[in-house]
Amino acid sequence: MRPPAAPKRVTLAQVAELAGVSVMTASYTYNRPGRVSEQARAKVLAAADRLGYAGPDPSARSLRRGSTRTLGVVLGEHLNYAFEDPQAASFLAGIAEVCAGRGYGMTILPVTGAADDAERIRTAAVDGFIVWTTSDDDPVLEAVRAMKRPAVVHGGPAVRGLALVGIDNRAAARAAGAVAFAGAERPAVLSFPLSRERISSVSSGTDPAGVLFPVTRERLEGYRQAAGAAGIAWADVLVAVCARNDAAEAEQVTATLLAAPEPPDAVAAMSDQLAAGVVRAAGAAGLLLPDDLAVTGWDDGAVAAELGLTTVAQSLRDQGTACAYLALGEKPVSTAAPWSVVRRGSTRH
Amino acid sequence: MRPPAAPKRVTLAQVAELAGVSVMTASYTYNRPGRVSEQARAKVLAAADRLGYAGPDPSARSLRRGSTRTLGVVLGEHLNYAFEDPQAASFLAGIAEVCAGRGYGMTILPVTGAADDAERIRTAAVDGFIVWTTSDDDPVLEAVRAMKRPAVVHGGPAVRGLALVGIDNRAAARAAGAVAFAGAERPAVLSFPLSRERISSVSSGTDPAGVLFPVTRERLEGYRQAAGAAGIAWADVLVAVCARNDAAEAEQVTATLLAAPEPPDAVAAMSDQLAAGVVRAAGAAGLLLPDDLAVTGWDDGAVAAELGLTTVAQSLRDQGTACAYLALGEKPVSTAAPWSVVRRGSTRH
DNA sequence: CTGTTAGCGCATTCAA
DNA sequence: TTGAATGCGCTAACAG
Repeated sequence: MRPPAAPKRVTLAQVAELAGVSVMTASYTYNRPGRVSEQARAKVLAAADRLGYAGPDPSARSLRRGSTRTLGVVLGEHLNYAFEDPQAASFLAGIAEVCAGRGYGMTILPVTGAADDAERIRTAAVDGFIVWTTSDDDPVLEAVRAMKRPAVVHGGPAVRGLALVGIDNRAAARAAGAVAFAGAERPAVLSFPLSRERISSVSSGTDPAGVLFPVTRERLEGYRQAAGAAGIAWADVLVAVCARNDAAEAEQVTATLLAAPEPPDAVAAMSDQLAAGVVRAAGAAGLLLPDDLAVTGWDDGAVAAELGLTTVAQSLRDQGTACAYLALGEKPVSTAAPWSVVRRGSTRH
Repeated sequence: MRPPAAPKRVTLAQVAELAGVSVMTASYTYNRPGRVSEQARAKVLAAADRLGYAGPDPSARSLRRGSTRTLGVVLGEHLNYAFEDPQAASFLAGIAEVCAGRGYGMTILPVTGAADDAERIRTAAVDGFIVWTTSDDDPVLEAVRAMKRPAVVHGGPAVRGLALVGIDNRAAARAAGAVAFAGAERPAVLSFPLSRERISSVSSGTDPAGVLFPVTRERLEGYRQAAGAAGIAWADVLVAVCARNDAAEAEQVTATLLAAPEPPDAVAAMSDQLAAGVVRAAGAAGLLLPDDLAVTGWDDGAVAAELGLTTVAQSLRDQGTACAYLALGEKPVSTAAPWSVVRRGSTRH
């Protein structure tokens, strides 16, 4: 069963005929109002109104001008996660702002990991692509590149032919880790998933090189460097993986860690959400921050300020706008986004 | 400055020529692979590969077949709010699921309240529209109707010619209010904004009829009926409006209410987020739930379960899928969505 | 200010 | 299984 046909369209030609003008005058009425006399304009609009003409057909228009005036945003994994992640929300809002200002649309291209992902990219009627951070081996990246349109990846991986927008995650993790691990003896990392399978796990001495998500990998590398600089062997650092970026799961995972014989005394978390879970678990265990347990988050969202979290500040919204400019084929202010460590009471001084 | 021209497109005709076949054989290779011989297919794909042909042009295809295979989702107010609202996220995920299954795209149409909103609707290359709940007087509704495509409004307002999906907010508020206000003497309502201006305020005996957002209006009406049934005059019921659907603001507003000489002993909130703020304010004031203060939320999100909130359960995700089916021109399972009151420890028994 | 011409790239006919 | 013709609805480019 095919999709129901669109209702019989009224065409510009019909409007023009009823108005007693040429098709071009009708077209100008919609596209270059200044070039049409007041009377002609009135006649065209009256005719359009009588016929119920809703304006030029977008597809025909796109074909004719060779541009759809729409940007495509590729969101991987489950859309649930994508939309529920407050940082992704800010990012999308940044894109939407630019689109709205330019009169552009914004098409969400959900990627499920199934075989038809590439197909969905190929059939997308968009002028440019923005890819939300994904894994090194995601075939969608090649599909996007094959479209030969302006395209940008947020976060990573870096792909030849595609622009890249994001912060230096390694440097930021190194800096945040330095604060988190200062004076600690048994630091731990609360990490995003290490593989597409999103498996929760706890291990130590985790080799970052095996991680396919570049953002996660670089942050692990940064934390490792920070541990080394603090005189702590990476092999002694626990890495606990949360399948979801979710305070509840982080709380549970942290509670388990804290119940161990030698519980961690510092946790560097890859998001404020995860850090919030750590804070809650610490409270439940009767620990005092930062002396019993130091905690750092990531993103400097509203939660971080509320909880007094030391965290990595970055603006996903600004990164979204930068991506949008690149996807429009314009030069953005910069592709290396700024970041900083915001120190609050959750870490030792 | 015009948008940068798309890169010179390789056309199907060029591919066909290089492959030594007709244009139609090339077209069939992409659209009806079964109708093309293995050799012809191979020749076409080889030629496409050599030329870097990325597949049929989506705009041309849409024009030809009269369908864009894309749904438009109209999101009002600030996109920040839209994306940050977890319920909106579920709703979008529900739509995205259906779109992904059908091979459809999903275009976000941000509506800013400016004059060009209608224009953005008119130029959207979509087969159907889904409008996220808005105010009675939103001009976007008329713009959508004028497109004469399948269209559905979520939540409200009801518009002739557009389908409507949502729960019976009045009945649900009456039921939730009955539980919230049971045994209470000074009930209050924590409400969404009453006007587009999103002004925070506290008043009593607020006339629901003046509220332009149908969802908010109907909930107020339901709460009023519940108050009446509990023997409490509506004029004695405080209605506190939060500008944002945000626990932090709700906490602050509630703290103010609780500091009054005759503080409320029951609060019916229009979302779990707002209710969470109430719970926090109550905790800070040293009040015990439900005896000192009864609280109800709305949506039965993760927060509600965590906090033991009595709340109105509904599935925004299912409502999203229902909207998607309607916008595709298919009949959904139902347009009147189910709801129920989930009783937990935050209300009196 | 208005009109004529031409064709964007493709897929639905219909014929071979 | 393949191909030729046709036009989807519109607007750039150029006359008048």
